[in-house]
Amino acid sequence: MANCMVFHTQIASIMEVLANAAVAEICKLVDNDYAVIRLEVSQSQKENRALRKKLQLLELKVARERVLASRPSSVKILDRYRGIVRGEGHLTEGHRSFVKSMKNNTWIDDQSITVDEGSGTSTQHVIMIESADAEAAGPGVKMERSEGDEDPQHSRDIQTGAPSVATEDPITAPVQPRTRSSITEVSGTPNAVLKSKTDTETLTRRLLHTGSDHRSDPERLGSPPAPSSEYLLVFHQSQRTVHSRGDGDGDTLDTGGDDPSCSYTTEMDPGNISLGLETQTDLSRGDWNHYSSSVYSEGCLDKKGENIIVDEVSVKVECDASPTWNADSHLGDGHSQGRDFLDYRENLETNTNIVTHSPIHVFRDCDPVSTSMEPSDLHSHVIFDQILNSNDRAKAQARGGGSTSGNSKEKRFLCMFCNKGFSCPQKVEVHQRVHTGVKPFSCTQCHMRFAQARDLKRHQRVHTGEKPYSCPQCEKRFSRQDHLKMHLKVHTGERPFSCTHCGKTFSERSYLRIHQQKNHSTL
DNA sequence: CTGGGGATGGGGCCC
DNA sequence: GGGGCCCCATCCCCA
Repeated sequence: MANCMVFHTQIASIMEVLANAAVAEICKLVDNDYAVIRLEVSQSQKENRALRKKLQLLELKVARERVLASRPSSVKILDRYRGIVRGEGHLTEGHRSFVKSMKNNTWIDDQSITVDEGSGTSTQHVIMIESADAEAAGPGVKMERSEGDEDPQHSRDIQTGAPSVATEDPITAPVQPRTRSSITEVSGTPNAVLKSKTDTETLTRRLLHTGSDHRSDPERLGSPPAPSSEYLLVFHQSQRTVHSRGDGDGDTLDTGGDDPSCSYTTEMDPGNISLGLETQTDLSRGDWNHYSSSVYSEGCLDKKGENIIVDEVSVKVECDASPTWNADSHLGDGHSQGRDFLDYRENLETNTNIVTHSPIHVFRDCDPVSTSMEPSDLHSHVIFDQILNSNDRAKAQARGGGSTSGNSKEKRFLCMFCNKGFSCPQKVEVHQRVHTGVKPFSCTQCHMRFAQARDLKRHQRVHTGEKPYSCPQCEKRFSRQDHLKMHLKVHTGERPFSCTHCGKTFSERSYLRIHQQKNHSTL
């Protein structure tokens, strides 16, 4: 009996041990599962946040498209002006940008934003918004240097030609001198002059405010966009045109660049430029803003790689700027980049049949050549040298290719940057490399890169020493036919280019141009 | 020595 | 892909 009792006691203790062990095991399992669940919940929350951001960005896009559908705008970016300074006296300082609302003071009409910078060492900016009233105001409309000239490299002036009632009261809109940027806002009426140091947000607000006031006139505006949309549009415009990264200290504006759906990276230097598209974005009308902002910007630049994120916009322009320019008077030799944009906007507004070849295709199709990162300033310089080479744009337009209004039937594929028409998408792709700086063709023997395969092929003769074209008169040999043709003028004495001022003749047009610049620059 | 102009070579880009 | 033109930089010559 006693043994039986002992046996039962042992059984009970064993059972207790087993029960404890089972409980411990269960607790362990529960803890593990709980950790897993917590991890999953955390991940889900992250995903939710990311999706929320995406949703917000999509809403922004939609709103922007709505605005674009109702209000055309344009970006005018001027190239270096090397020629004679011809301009209005009050605009003779270095680097100016103009935001000009033309025609009836409404944002429905053309809004051209011109970024015009010069000499590379100074990055002063003037953004001017003018209206017809402002122009009519004459002397009353003046542009004043911003008081933020304590740092001339980051000053921005804004002149707006909006009616005085439309001009935001500086008191009601306190500025936030968060950056060294400064903005001078001058309304179209003589007695409404605003000056303020502000940051880009302030500029955005001011632009918005002006636009809203214009919009508030129902007679001028057929279908006013929603205020939120308005804000978005202006916001982007201001980003694109105002933000400047003079010394790489980054007057950048973060507007949701973390959106993974619309980011790409770019690497640019004089010889190495590639744009690797990470994602695809519909760059139809609405996304033009999106894209152009990124193309002409350096946004969200990291310390090392200058990754450009779409919607992250800060424009650095380094051009030899003409001190004067306005949207209505181009220089004689034509710097029409801005006009290109303007025309593009107008065309988008008026011609719904336009087939625009998205530059995304350019990015997607180009050979993504890995290149080394370059300093951001160099990036900026290069891309704007290439993008803003409006001499070429003007030249292109002079050749009759600028606008396709006349030949859009054959050239249905438009460059979204300059509105130039092409007969097939591939040609648009190649052409748009002019604007994007994409150079898929790299020389294997040097760092040079080219936008066109033919250019690379031609370049490689530099390395091979191949000179297939020989002069029949002097045995000189040339690598290029056009150089031979030019050389032949030495023998023929052909000097088809004559100076209209002194009658001196030259064998090349560039000689004549240089001659006129040196000797007849005041004419 | 200097500036203007010619010659040449290279890149950009349109046709 | 070739032709052609433009622009620019550089070197050189010469007045």
